[in-house]
Amino acid sequence: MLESKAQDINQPTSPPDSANLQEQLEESSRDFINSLGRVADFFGFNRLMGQLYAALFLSPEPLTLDDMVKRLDSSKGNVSINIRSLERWGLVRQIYKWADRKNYYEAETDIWTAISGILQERERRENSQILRSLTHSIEALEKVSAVASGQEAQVADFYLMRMEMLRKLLQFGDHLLEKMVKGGQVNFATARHSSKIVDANKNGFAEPEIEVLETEVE
Amino acid sequence: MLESKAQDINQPTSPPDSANLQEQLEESSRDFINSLGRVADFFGFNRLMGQLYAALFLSPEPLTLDDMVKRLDSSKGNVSINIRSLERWGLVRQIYKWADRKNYYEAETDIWTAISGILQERERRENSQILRSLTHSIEALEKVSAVASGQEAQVADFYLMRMEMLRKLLQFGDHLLEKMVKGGQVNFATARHSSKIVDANKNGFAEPEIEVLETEVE
DNA sequence: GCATTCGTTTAGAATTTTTTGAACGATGCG
DNA sequence: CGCATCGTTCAAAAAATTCTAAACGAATGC
Repeated sequence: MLESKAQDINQPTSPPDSANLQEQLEESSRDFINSLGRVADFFGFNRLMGQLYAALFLSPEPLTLDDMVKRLDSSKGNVSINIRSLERWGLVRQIYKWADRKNYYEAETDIWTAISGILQERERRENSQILRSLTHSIEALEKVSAVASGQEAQVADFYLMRMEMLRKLLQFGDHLLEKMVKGGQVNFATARHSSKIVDANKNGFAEPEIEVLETEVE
Repeated sequence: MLESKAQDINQPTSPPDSANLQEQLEESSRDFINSLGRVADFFGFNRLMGQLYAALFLSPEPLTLDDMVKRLDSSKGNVSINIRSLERWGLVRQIYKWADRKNYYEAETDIWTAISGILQERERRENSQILRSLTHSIEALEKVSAVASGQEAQVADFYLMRMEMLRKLLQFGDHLLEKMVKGGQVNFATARHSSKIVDANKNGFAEPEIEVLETEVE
C-alpha cells in the first residue's frame, strides 16, 4: 500500500462507490490470505497451505479445487496436494454435494479445534519421538554411570543432568498440550521453578572441578 | 537400534570396559545433538543451529569455533554464521578468556530463559506484525460495513466476524506468552469458550442470501 | 463406446535455503 | 615487517523444497 495514493482513503464519507467497496473487500481478503500464508510458513507448513486455509476461512461457502486455483493463482496439482495435506491435519474437510462430481472444501472454523488438532498431531509426530530418544539415552547413561568411575562417570552424570533438564521441559510441554486440548489451568511459575531445582540439585553433587565450570563466565 | 545386536546391552554387569563406555557416551551425545537438530528444524530454525546449541549444552566447558567445526563436521563459515544467529536469539553467549584470542561459547542452560527469549523475539518479529495487519484490515472493513449495503455489507460483516476470531486468538497468544515469560496461570477453558461466543453471535445474524456471495466464481 | 470433467500423480523446472571454500581484515608475536 | 591464527564475509555450489504442466485414471453423461 502506497502512502502517496492514500487520498481516497481519507474520504470515508464519500458516496458508497460500489467499485471502490468491492476493492476494499478484495484487498482485505488478499491481506488476510497473505498473512496466513506467512503464519503457515513460520510454523513449518508451507505458504500455500496457509493461503488455502485462509481462503476457505473467509469463504461463506465451500470452494472447489478450481475455485482455489483461481483465487490463489496456483496450479491444480499444487492445490490438490496441499489441500489434502490440510485435510490430514484436520484443518479442512470435504463437503459432498448431491449430484455434483466436484469436491467442495471448507475450513475447520472452530479455531481451538484446529489448533488442538495441529498440536496433537505434532506431538505425535515429533515431540514423542524426541522424548523416546531422550529417554533411551538417559537409560543408557544411567547404566554407564553405575558402572563407570572417574572421568567417565563424571561425564555420564553431567550428560544425565542436562538431558534430564530437557526431558522435564518436554514433559511440561505434554502437560501444557493436554490442558490446551482438554481445557484446564496451567501454572507457569511452578513449571519454571521445578526446572531450576533439577539444575541446583545436580550441581550440588558435582565434584569441585566441575564446579569451576560455570564460574569462569565472569 | 538393532535388536539383533542387543547382546552386549544385556550384560550390564560386564567389566567396565573403558572403550565401550566411551562409545556409549559418544553415542548418547550424538543422539542428543541430532535430536535437537530436528527440534530446531521443526521450529523453523535450521538443523545446525539446534546441533550447535546441543553441543554446547552438553559440554561442561565452553567451546571454540573450531571445536564445534570438528564436533559437528561442518564448515567454519557455516558455524560462524549459525553461532551468531544463536547469540542473537540469546541462546548462546560468548566467553572471553584472558590471553586467548579465540572466542569461546557456552549455551544458555536455563531453559526457561532460553524459551522466553525465543518466544519474545518471535512475538516481536511475527505475531505483532500479523496482528497489526489484521487490525488494519478490520478497521477498513468496519468502514466498509458502515457505508455499504446489501451484498457488500454482508460480505464485509462476514469477513469481520472471521477476522475477529483470529484476532482473539492472537491476543490470547500474547496473553499466554506473557504468562509464560513472567510466570502466572492461564486458563484454557475460558479461552476456548470466549472464541466460540464470537462465532455463535455473528452467525445468528446472517441472512439466507449470504449463501450466494461467492457464487459468481462460477 | 466416446467425449468430458475432475482429481491425483509425477518428472522435471524454478525457487529458496543451506553449505562450502576461499579471500579478507584484524590481531598477536617474533 | 613477515608469518600465523582467528573469525567473518561472500560468491558459488549443493541440497531441499515448492511449483508447474502434462499425463493419467476414474467417473459421468451422451
